[in-house]
Amino acid sequence: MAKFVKAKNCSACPYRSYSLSKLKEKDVDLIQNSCLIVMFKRGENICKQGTEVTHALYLAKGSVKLYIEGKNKNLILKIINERKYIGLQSLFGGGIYNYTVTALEDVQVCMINANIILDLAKKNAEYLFELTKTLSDSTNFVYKKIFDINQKQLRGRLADVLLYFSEEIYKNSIFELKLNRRELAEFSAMSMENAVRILAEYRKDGIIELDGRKFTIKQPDILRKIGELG
Amino acid sequence: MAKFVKAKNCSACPYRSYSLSKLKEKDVDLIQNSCLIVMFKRGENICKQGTEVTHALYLAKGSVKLYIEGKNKNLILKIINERKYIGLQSLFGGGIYNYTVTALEDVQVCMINANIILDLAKKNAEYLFELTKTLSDSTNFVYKKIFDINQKQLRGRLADVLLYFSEEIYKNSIFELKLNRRELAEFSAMSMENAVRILAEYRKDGIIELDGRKFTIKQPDILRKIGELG
DNA sequence: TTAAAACATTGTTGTATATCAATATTTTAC
DNA sequence: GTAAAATATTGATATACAACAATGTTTTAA
Repeated sequence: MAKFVKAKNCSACPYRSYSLSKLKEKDVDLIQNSCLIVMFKRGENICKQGTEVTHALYLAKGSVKLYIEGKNKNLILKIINERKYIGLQSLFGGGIYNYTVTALEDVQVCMINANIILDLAKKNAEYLFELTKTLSDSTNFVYKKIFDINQKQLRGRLADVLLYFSEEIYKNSIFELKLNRRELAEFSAMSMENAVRILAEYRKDGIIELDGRKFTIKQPDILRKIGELG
Repeated sequence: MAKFVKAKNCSACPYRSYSLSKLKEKDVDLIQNSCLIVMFKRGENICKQGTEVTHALYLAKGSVKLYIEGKNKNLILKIINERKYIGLQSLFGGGIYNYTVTALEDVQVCMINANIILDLAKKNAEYLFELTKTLSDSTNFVYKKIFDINQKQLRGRLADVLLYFSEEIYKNSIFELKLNRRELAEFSAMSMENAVRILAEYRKDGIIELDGRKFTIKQPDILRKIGELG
């Protein structure tokens, strides 16, 4: 298991959640007292599909993938970046994770006893409202994903994913992807071979440049067109 | 547009939401004063993909389909039954519907000004907690759906859908489906022709009996096996 | 009551995509 | 620094599925 330390000063933490601003000092202390900061290395599981939800998981630092494990292939639903809660719908919903979350690099995760967060949420509407907003946004994102999978074909899906990384995640036309080819494929809902093949097509057509995991988006408008056409 | 009447007595309404029990009387009155009960006929849209969220939508009576509209085909994500909110993630999230909701039969929908619900939610944690729970359950359901679409093939998906209707919705091995063949296909993420074909297979194999929209599940265990194998 | 429209069914064909296979390249570990 | 393992790439093959087409059946409407 990964290393961990006790949280010392959540209020002053540079990675603290915005939602903490909605809590009174004593409630932040309540969280802090229960909070363990756990360090995970790339590839380590932060939570596992099929297991019980015992803690609220807050990603303080780093990025992780949230994916559904299947028999032969996985489907990455989203990449979660620092200063975001992981899997609020499992905390408020079922009680069993129906997905696995794995570190894409070395990350710090704050683990807080689930009941402490749930109790605070039941008492503090402003705090819960913040959490519900992010939960809703996340649900909307997944709806969009489902749409893409169902309506678009390979080229359109991959184009969308590349634009997503460039514009939403790295906010740069040049970026060093944290995913390997298999993960990029699992995020685009296709086989790894086809992801590689289509990347090669885009490179030959001068739409992107490639150097391992370093991507350069040369013609975002063409990608956008491909994504729109499906 | 559909007929509507003003709400008269939400507290005593047989179709009232459980979440109302978390509100004070004056807050129920607030909702009631803003609430219009709108009657939709089968096929009428209750909300439309791409439009702005102006009201909270509560399905008092009847059942509706929530689906993503694509260029050529639609994907029904879920069937919502009476006494459930419709699309809370749009209320708390984006502000634009990224799906359309259409009546499957004659339905009654309570429309309440979005800000009234949002303001109540910001002030009343217990109330919001109820809403967040149902929102989370709904998100989990959609996650399961995405998994099915991505991992299973036609026969497995249709088997799952038939079991879902039998066991979750109608709670009976005999049921009269509210969906036509096209809608059944759109809920199972396949073409209408293939849905019909596979139904015929299942009928020939004695797994189900069919008479128009009247379904009889003869061998649920076989369906379960097919669903598990994919 | 009949025409028209919507819905349902079955067979055929084409294609997008996964899978298999072989090889190349990079990373890891001792 | 080399072997081994993981990752990436490219080509060939197989197939699940959508799309097309033709016909039958039920519902709607005048």
